Amino acid sequence: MTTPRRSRNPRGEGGRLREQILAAATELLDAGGDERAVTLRAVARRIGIAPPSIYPHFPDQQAIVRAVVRQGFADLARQLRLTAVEDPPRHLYAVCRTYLEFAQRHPHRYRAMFAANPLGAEAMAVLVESLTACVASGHCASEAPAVDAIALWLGLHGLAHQRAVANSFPWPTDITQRVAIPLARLTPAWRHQP
Amino acid sequence: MTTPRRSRNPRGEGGRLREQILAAATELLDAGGDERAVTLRAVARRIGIAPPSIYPHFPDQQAIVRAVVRQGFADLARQLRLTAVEDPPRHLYAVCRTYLEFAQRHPHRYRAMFAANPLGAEAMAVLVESLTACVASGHCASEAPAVDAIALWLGLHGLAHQRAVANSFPWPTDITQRVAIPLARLTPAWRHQP
DNA sequence: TGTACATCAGTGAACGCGCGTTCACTGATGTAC
DNA sequence: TGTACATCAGTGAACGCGCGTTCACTGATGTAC
Repeated sequence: MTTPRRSRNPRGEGGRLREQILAAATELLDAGGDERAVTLRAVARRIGIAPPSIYPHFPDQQAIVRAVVRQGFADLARQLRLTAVEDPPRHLYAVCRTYLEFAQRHPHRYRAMFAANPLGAEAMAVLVESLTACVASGHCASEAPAVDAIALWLGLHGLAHQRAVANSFPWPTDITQRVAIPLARLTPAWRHQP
Repeated sequence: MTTPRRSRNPRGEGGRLREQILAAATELLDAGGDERAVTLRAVARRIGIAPPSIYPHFPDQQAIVRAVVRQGFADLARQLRLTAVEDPPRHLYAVCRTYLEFAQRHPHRYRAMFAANPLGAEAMAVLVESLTACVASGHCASEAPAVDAIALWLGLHGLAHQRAVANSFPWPTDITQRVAIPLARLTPAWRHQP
């Protein structure tokens, strides 16, 4: 119950508080594990402001969670885009691993993101493009990459979601391959590459 | 605000109330869509009893949700077991459809079930056995059915969960096949069966 | 150069709400003697 | 056959809690004249 010390933002930069609110909400979600943990009052407490101070920045509590989720989707898409691997099937596999790593690094955020939304269009586009490149290079048997990308994503999502939710499950060590390779319809030849 | 009419259970059959509580909680979950909707007071209201009347039957609110979830897993396993198809690959595919139908019929219950638990052992056993039969009949290329059953389940779960959560997604019409067939490693021959 | 004023970035107290949980109780029904 | 008693299946009022939201406000900082 120590009095929180926080100097107010300088004039014209009140918008900074918005970022602090978003950051605090993200931390609460990541730590508390539950969307219920992200209450207006908890966010205010964590920053050291009075609860009503949030209203100039967000209309209500749900808007905060929505903003956290939106930022999560943007982060995920950016990370998938960052994958810098030349060889098409390796690129695809690296994208899959990045996706799963994102979910494992932020399990609660991942759960909150997909609690009401499907994968965003930008992230899906990365999968479709990568799969299409695999088809072009002869490593993938897909006749409809846009559709198979959805199937692949569903497999990744099933794994990511269950890991985020029940980490005590005895996952096979090669579960990523078992899910990603068949769904991506990668040809066996790829397995024997270096 | 009409006074609820409910005659008390006859002597020795107070246990009936437990079933009513479970049923009411299930209805609230299915209707309200949210685990938060299953409050002690909401359950009591729906049955027409006083809130404290729940305590002889459940130690707290979470115990009610846990019981609903446990019953959900039992129902799912029973339905998967009921699949009566001879031909192994058709049996496997029918099991997958039954799984997805369960999730579509009770989306909120499905979400609550898998919000903290992986698939139960009984249901998983149905998948493993069916996959093993496919291997034996030469329709499946799996070298480790117990592991591939997990991969198959993850694909089904990814689809079931996303459908339960965001039903506006433009699912390809053949998404079930796109997910189930590659993950089950069914050989293409099956596709040309009648 | 001084000063009145507007604006900005918040504060503090209070509200009503539904919740889980407690406590002492009630009134019908069966049972022992 | 009657009656005192135990048991069962609940009830009703109350508690403290944290929550979202409202309202009128404060005090520093910039700006117009």
